Amino acid sequence: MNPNFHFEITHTDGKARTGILHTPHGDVETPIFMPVGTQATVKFLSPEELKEMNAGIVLANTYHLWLRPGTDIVKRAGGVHEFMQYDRPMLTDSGGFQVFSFADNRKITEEGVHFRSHIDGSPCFMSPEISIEAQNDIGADFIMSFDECPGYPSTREYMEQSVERTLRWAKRGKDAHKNPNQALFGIVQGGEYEDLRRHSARELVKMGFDGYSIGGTSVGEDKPTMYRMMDYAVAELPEEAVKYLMGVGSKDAILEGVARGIDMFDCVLPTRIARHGTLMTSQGRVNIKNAKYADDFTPIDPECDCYACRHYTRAYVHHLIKENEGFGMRLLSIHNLRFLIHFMEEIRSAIKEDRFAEFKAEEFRKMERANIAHRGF
RNA sequence: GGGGAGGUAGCGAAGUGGCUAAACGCGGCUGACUGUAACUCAGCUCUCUCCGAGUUCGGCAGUUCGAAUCUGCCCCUCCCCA
Repeated sequence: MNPNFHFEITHTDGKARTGILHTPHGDVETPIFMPVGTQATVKFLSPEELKEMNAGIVLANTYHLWLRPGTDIVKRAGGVHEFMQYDRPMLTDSGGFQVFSFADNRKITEEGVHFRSHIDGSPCFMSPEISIEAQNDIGADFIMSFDECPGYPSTREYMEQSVERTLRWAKRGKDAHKNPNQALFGIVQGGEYEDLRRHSARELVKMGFDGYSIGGTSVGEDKPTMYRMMDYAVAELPEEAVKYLMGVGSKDAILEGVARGIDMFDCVLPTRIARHGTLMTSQGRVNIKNAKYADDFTPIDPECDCYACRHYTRAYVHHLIKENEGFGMRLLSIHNLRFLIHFMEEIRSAIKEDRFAEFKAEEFRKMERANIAHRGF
């Protein structure tokens, strides 16, 4: 186990729990939602803005930084924290998800993945060792095993061999990991197959990681299936281990995750839909581009305390987004992230007060009323 | 006054006898987005009693089986020279 990293569970309420992640860049409370900053920046936002919204861990992506500017540059800059001037904890994804999203032009072998750069089409090769070494150079507090994230649905035969390969890759990555200041997570795969999920989790636990991620969710499956995937994985993971549900950022899935003992969530959803003009609000989803907001001089979300809601009207943001102004994307990104971060604060309070089940039920009722229950955000 | 160019759907702009309600772009409207190839993508955008029909391509009158496309006249715009 890593001496520079410690997960402390502070309170439990059923399977839901609050905790503190102690890292070389300070402590953060869990359950936590982590904004995604793929290219060492949360698109349109400054580190100051992230801090003001009470962001904790921020993600960056190994694949992207490896291609540009090159992980050697990040290393020479003094690591990603110094490079992007964010002094709170960070996490890098391994590039495994890109293996999934580049499905059209990649070739998976035992050694690793051959694919073409999305920038210039040049041939690239990523392996567990290369990914871990790159992540060591980037220097985030949390790093991920290089995994394959199969799409949904995948045949059982495919998933069986994929899970085995990802387990072998996890072992190779663990052996390659050299930086004691970085917590390395194993990633549970296995699709919707219970025995494969359980097997994947069990084998990772045997290898012993600093934390465990649940991958292969939100890749096309329906919600009940996603929740079953969580159930299968969590069933084989130690109670005390920190658990991370990768790529999930809708309210319903976060609530279901927390209810199962998940501690960490990340998602591009709030920032992406913000750039595209959609707001998550206490009243449900708002597409600010709609003509009806052109003369709506009320706050973005009357119940929100974010910078955008404190200062600007829907009419103004409507105008900015219609005009494709960066400031509009920034304001909406600030709002959506703060909305989810605040949501996590409420979840933590509910857990600490032993009323998470009621909180969760009420949140689902609210989603029903806002007519977003079918989507979850 | 002389010479030249041109008027196509909200705007710009293709089309120069049938396959054209009319390419494409913009604008407009709506939707999507879950470990970010995503300031992206998709649909709709003449009218209606809208799974079928009706009116269109400056105007009017013609030629033709058939015209936004050809002919005549008229109206309007822009450019150059006086």
